[in-house]
Amino acid sequence: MAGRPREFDADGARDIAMQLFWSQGYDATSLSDLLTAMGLSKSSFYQTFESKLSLFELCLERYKEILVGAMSKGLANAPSAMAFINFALVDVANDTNDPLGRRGCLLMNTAAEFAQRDPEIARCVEAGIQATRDVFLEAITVAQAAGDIDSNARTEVLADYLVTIVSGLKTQVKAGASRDQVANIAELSVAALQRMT
Amino acid sequence: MAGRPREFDADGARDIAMQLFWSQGYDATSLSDLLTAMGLSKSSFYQTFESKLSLFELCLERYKEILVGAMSKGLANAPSAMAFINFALVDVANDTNDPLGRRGCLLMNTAAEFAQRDPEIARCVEAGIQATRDVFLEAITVAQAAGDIDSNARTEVLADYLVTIVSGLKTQVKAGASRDQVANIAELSVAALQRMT
DNA sequence: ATAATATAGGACCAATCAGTCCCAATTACA
DNA sequence: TGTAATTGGGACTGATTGGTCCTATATTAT
Repeated sequence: MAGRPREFDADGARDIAMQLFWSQGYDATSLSDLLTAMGLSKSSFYQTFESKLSLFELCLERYKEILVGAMSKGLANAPSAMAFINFALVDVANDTNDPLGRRGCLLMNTAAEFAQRDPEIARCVEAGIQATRDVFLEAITVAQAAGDIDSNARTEVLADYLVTIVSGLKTQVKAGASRDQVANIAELSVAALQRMT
Repeated sequence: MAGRPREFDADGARDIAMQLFWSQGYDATSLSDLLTAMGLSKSSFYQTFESKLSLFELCLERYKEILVGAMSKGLANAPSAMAFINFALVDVANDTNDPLGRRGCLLMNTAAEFAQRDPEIARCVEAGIQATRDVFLEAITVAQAAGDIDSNARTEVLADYLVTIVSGLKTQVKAGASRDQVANIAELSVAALQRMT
């Protein structure tokens, strides 16, 4: 029935593309860049991924999957929900170490570069952010139950607040903020969270 | 001595370019877009602005000037420093109304799109963010003196916190957050500020 | 053997990009 | 009347863009 099987790992190739898009953005990543990095001929590329744009959508989905997966796992393994929240924010300071960290978040980058032009992409970005928000939402719920955060505070708004902080911190990193600066802001934001009513 | 005088307003043309760059980003704004919007021939454009990139730098400087000017004026005219801070954050919710508001902040957009590639641009963006931070710094100092914010809190970190919040809020707006969402986060962030030590 | 698919590579496409150069006409000052 | 500068417009450049098509070869299952 079937012919010659695919010789390369499509998921692996997609992940390489994701890294490129993440580092350079969609427009700034040329087809030629992609082919070189993925190690594919034009034939294989178009046969498997259809177009640059549809590959990008795959990458966005994959990024979301990885990000939300890591967050969920982090929450599950953390000593407490509050510890997870604290880590999620303070850990952004580590992004200042290497250029790879300075890339920011693919979802936010895409929102900035792209979301206005393409409704399909916008929808995907929105869903991704929503998904990360949901992890924070659960963390806050647990932290409230544990007494680390005031139970009277509106859980949804707190979750949005955390997304805002993380996104703001990532932007600061991109804009050149120092490690200490980012760490201080993160710690202050967490401390504030514990005083909210 | 001199020849034929320039017929167009160079500053006005630059401001039009700034709006375009702001809406579309640097790469996505073609020379053709610029010429049409600015109403210039290629001759006049290159004679006056040298290149697309140097025009962009002019636009960044101008944007910074307008932004910092508006903030300083807002602080000076506000009933209190705390009122200014509150307005600066809550007002971001108004950006959700029209597509023009959804453009975010040119400095942050540039940091996301560009800062990694061009050190000259990166320097300019950094200086711009620093300048807005300085306005917040002064506002916080005054608010601390007025007793609206705890005097024991580290003023610099609080200023960085405000920059982070605003930048995060703007990103949320770009990513599709609703007016109420943004307003709620802003109010919560301000409330947090008043509880910090 | 045959059908079906994948492979690499290259030719080719129309469009776009930023930028340069030249032109003839225009408008100022000396 | 120089001369100096700006004007719009078009020709043109070399490079790059994403994408299609074709060829020849290779690999699988039936």
